[in-house]
Amino acid sequence: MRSAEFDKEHVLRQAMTAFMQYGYSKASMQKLTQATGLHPGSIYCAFKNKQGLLLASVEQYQKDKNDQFESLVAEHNDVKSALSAFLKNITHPCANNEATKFCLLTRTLSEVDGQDKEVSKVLANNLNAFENSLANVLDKAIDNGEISSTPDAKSRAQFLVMGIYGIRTYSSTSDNQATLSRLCSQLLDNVLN
Amino acid sequence: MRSAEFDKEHVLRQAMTAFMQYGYSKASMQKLTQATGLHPGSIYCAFKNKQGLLLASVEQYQKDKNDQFESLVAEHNDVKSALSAFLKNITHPCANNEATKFCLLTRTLSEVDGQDKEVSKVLANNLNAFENSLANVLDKAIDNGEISSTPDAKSRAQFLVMGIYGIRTYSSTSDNQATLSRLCSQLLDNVLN
DNA sequence: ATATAACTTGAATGAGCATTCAAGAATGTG
DNA sequence: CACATTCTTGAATGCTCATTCAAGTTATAT
Repeated sequence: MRSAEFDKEHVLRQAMTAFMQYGYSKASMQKLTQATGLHPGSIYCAFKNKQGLLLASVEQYQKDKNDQFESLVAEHNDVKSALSAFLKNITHPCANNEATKFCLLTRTLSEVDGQDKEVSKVLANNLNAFENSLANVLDKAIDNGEISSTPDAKSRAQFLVMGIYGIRTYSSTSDNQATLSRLCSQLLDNVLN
Repeated sequence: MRSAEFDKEHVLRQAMTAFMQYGYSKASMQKLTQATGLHPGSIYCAFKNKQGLLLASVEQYQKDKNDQFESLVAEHNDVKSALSAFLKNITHPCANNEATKFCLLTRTLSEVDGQDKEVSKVLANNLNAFENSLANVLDKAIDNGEISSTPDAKSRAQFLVMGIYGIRTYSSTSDNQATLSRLCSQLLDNVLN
């Protein structure tokens, strides 16, 4: 036996950045080989094809984002400040027009929706799973008495997710920092009241 | 002189549907020739290239959407019911998974953002122009006394637009009619309070 | 040390793409 | 009716793309 020479997590993080930056179809295999440092053959051996590399990248992305979110929640005492920090983490790259300003899940979903049912399904599942994480945190806040039990955590989470999607799209039309901040706090007020 | 044989508006509406359905890059010239009934040469003669056809389609799209919105406002006595009907018009194709569920402007922007600056600019300008139309309507509601003057019309319009973007993306992850309706009314409540 | 299995390499392949253009058809004018 | 102008046609062009694969390279076990 001989083990692969590359660090899978590292490769997937490079690949996900390329997918976020260029979009799925515009992230050509040439760009992906440059980004990952892997040759085409190695990518096809390890991930079967370009779609396989995407799916593996999505899995890593979801894991990374979940870890980030968990530690953000752990760092803050109340849900309001945790979510506020979370929203700031999202808008900061948007306002500064960084390569990571795009969400890998929504950007790819917007691209393949209505065409690649399999990938669409995976992406929607991942997004729904994150909505559930948000709902869990909101549920704890309800138990704590930090927020009221109506609307319920699920409805609140849905509205929050909708707002996040909206803010991300909005930032593509205007990267005005102040506007994005105001949208965030108005959103958060609405979710937590 | 000999005039062109095709109806430009009709052709543009067919083209915009193809762009909405497949996305800009996946709407191949082959698909566009089928959709429009025009031969490649005619498209290149009339619109210079594929990007030209997109830009012309975007112009037509904006015009059509504006006309629809104006008549919707004219049909309703108060802003609340006008905007409610407007949101219903948006979510209906989403919940029924129709080809027109996508917004040509946001879908294309998500695709070309960070790559084609020229097209991005045009799309962002069109989206901002529509936000202004919404702000104008809200301003009239403030003058009428239907809603309060704080927050101002512009802030309200921004939040509304953010919500529309969000609902559209949300519908790609779940086409549950009830959820989309609830998101719409919660959004509208927040915009008009 | 040698064999063998596994990984790496990157040029080659063929499909699909946007775009062009020269030949043909139709229109309006004198 | 004939000419000039403009529009239409669709095959041809050259490019980029995802994918393959046979040759080369390395690690491990005996």
